[in-house]
Amino acid sequence: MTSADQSTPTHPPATQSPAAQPPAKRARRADAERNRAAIIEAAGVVFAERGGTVDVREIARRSGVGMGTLYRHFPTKDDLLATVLEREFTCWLTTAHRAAEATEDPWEALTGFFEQTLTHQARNRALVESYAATGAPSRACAQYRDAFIDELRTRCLNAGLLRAGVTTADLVLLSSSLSQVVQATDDSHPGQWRRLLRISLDGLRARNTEPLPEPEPDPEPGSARHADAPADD
Amino acid sequence: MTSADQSTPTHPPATQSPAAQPPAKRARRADAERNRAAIIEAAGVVFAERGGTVDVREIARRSGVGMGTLYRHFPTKDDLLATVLEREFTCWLTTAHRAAEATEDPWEALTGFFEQTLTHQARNRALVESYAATGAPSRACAQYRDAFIDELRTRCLNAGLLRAGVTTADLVLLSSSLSQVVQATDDSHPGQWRRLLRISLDGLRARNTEPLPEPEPDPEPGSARHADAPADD
Amino acid sequence: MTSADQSTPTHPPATQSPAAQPPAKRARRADAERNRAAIIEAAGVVFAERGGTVDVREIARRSGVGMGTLYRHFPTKDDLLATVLEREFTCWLTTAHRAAEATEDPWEALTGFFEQTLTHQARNRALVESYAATGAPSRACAQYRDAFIDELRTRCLNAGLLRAGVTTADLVLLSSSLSQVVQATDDSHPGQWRRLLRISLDGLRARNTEPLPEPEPDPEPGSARHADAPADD
Amino acid sequence: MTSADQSTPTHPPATQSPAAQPPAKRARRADAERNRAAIIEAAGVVFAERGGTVDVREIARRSGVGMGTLYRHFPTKDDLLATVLEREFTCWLTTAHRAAEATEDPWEALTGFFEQTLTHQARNRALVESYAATGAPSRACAQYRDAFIDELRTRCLNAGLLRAGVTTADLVLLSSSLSQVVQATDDSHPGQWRRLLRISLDGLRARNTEPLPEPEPDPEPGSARHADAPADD
DNA sequence: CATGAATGAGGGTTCATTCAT
DNA sequence: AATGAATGAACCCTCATTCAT
Repeated sequence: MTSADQSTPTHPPATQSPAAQPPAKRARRADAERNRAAIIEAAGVVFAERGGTVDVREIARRSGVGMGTLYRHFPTKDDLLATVLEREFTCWLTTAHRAAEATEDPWEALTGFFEQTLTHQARNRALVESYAATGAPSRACAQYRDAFIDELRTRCLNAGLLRAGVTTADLVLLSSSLSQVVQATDDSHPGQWRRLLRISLDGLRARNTEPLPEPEPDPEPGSARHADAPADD
Repeated sequence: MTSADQSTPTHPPATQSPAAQPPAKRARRADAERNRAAIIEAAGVVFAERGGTVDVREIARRSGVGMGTLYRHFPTKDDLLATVLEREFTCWLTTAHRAAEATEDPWEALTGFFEQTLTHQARNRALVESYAATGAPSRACAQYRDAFIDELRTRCLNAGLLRAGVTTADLVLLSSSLSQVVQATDDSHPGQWRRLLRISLDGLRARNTEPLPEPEPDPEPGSARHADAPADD
Repeated sequence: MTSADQSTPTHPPATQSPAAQPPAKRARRADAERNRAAIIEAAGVVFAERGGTVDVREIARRSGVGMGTLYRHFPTKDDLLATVLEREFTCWLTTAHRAAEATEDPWEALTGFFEQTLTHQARNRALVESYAATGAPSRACAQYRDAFIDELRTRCLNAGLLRAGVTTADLVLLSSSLSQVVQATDDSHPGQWRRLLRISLDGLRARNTEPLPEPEPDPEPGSARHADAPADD
Repeated sequence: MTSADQSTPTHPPATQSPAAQPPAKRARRADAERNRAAIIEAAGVVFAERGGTVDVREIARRSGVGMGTLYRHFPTKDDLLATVLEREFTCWLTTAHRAAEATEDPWEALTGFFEQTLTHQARNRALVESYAATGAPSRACAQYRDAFIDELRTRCLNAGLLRAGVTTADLVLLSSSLSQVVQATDDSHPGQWRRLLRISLDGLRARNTEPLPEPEPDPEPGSARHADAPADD
């Protein structure tokens, strides 16, 4: 990363305004908000279980609301999916971020991040689909994640623990790739992914001094589908 | 078991009588076989390009056969997909196997396997989907692959190049994981997966002496979805 | 099953004689064509009765075909509607054209055209909707109609029967306008439109010598929604 | 008149007492009346712009009231539409009536009526739709209009300017017919309808002495959808 | 009474699979 | 055996109307 802008990770948008609620205007709002929450909750479960292709009716049914209500809150199935994913993504990142900041040892923070990610996101089909398709549910999410991972990377690098030349993009890719492995195998071979994680992390250690292959220049810089590394060294 | 006919698809028909058809039965057979081949060929291309969700019509169109013919040969879209994948999987494994046997250096054989896999197979959307979903198109394929990879593993191990405790399943998982990375990123960031491959391979080197986490016992031994490690030490 | 090769080949191959089997290719085609005709027929009735907004399912039901069949023949409801309208429009125009050519007296040809149009097209809701919306079901239809009407116009003009300055567009507009009147009133007041027709036609007679108001120039020449007059006088 | 409360409570309460509402009933009433007016106003605009098929939400939005309020005042979308149309119809007729009474020349009064109608009302999509569909928004409206038009007709007739045998119904139909023409063409060919109007009016002049076709007797006297001519000779 | 969230019956369209020719 | 037309259950989404607050 260029030394100029040591961007602190963008904080996730405040999900709800926890301020006091004037009853007059909020009376209905509370009910609607409950419905909205129910939809997101149900959609989260259903999308996680069955992926992004589930019937919208299934979500409506599980939410306990009608189709119209669902479409009032989310004008499109994709909007709902995006909202759910962004939420879960952000929630997870926030947690991970806090955990990392609470961890003294840089390497432990890095491994802890992977551990938590893979433990937490493993079963979410839609989330992993989103990883595979676009790298993250949204550009903002990707940026938040990249900033956070870059933080972890820098800490490890400064502590002389991380292999030289490892980019943020490498770490992002690694986490997304392992997520898919967890998704695919944790039912039949629970925990086996931990071995792969260990192997990869050991490959990331500073004792590996061989230079990594230079990435070729991107063919279409505008259509980047995965998080770009912040152009470091 | 999904595979109905265990008969190897590598059967070369070699019908040398194109001129006269006294044996009408043979003629039909040859025609049918040609259709079947055309379907598999077209399906291979289409599935690779667009994944397992393409419209069956597209396959029929590109095969030059009607829907009925397609469904005569493959009672289900999934059957066709399985057949195609099995074929491509087998073909790829055979090539990789030969290449590995022709390579002296065990480590080079291992890395060559990964290189070849990721270069040639990872662009096949349906194949990667299958890899992610079930580990292999069929049990037989999985066994073939496991045996081959175990061979590579053993060679490296005997040569003292491979990290102690690395199982065949670990390597299988790694290849599947990297395949997905290639699939997801090679368009936008061509070649970047090579960095991840290098990192992982370095984590597999014998100089990494930390023990890998023991895999937990499988929860449901009957529903194994990914290749089991051949119970190595 | 591949073991089905016991089946007796009922036909000799004979795929090289294209002359002998006209029905081979047409056999299915005839059936499909019958279905297509049934769909057009049913759609014609339903669109005429209830306008262009009817449920596609209703058309499928009345055609005696499934939804898929309908959509195989017409990729869109609008395509079906357009086809039906174009057909009816053309059919009507052809008939009117012939009738006009068979009529000696130019004025009688003109009035006959209006009579026939209004008698024939009166009840067709979709057709009249199309008049109101775009002037004609398609550009080609409009051109055909304009050419035909221009013929009538010229004949009357040359015979000194038509008011000076009357354009083709005037006549087109008149017919479309009267169509809507018929549509709206013929149920409750059958035949009353004939009085209006007579009045309008009398206003078209050559004895009316007052000049007609000049049309303002079109605001957007590209977005003409109604047939342009062929730039006469 | 079907309109229930013709007596508009012109009470200007101007509720300036936000703290206490002693005249709760009056205040409510005034508020409700204001809402009702806002709805009618907004609906008028929206229906005119987009026709009778607009989403009710759009009307509620532009009225600044909620759906519930809208449906409290008008139990059905059609009720609202009818109310709006009746209002606009009446308003237009009143204006036209006054203008006609202020015009000395009978023929000028007649043509002025058409001019005004087509210039001002024909842009109202819902109004023209209603004109085409049922002749008028309500029986009462139709009667008012018929009476007015009959007045015009009689004046012209008495002055020897109007063609013999022209009925009120003929004139009504003519105005409806031309309204649709304006609606359909004035965007693309502004003013062209004036030519058609002139033609029709010339056909109405007394110099046309040919008798008009006798109207057939109504088939269903109970279901008359268009204004009957007031049994004029 | 006002509000606007909730409802759910359709509406247009797709596609894996079957069936008549 | 081959063909491709036919099938119809789903799918995503809209909107007139109702109802809890």
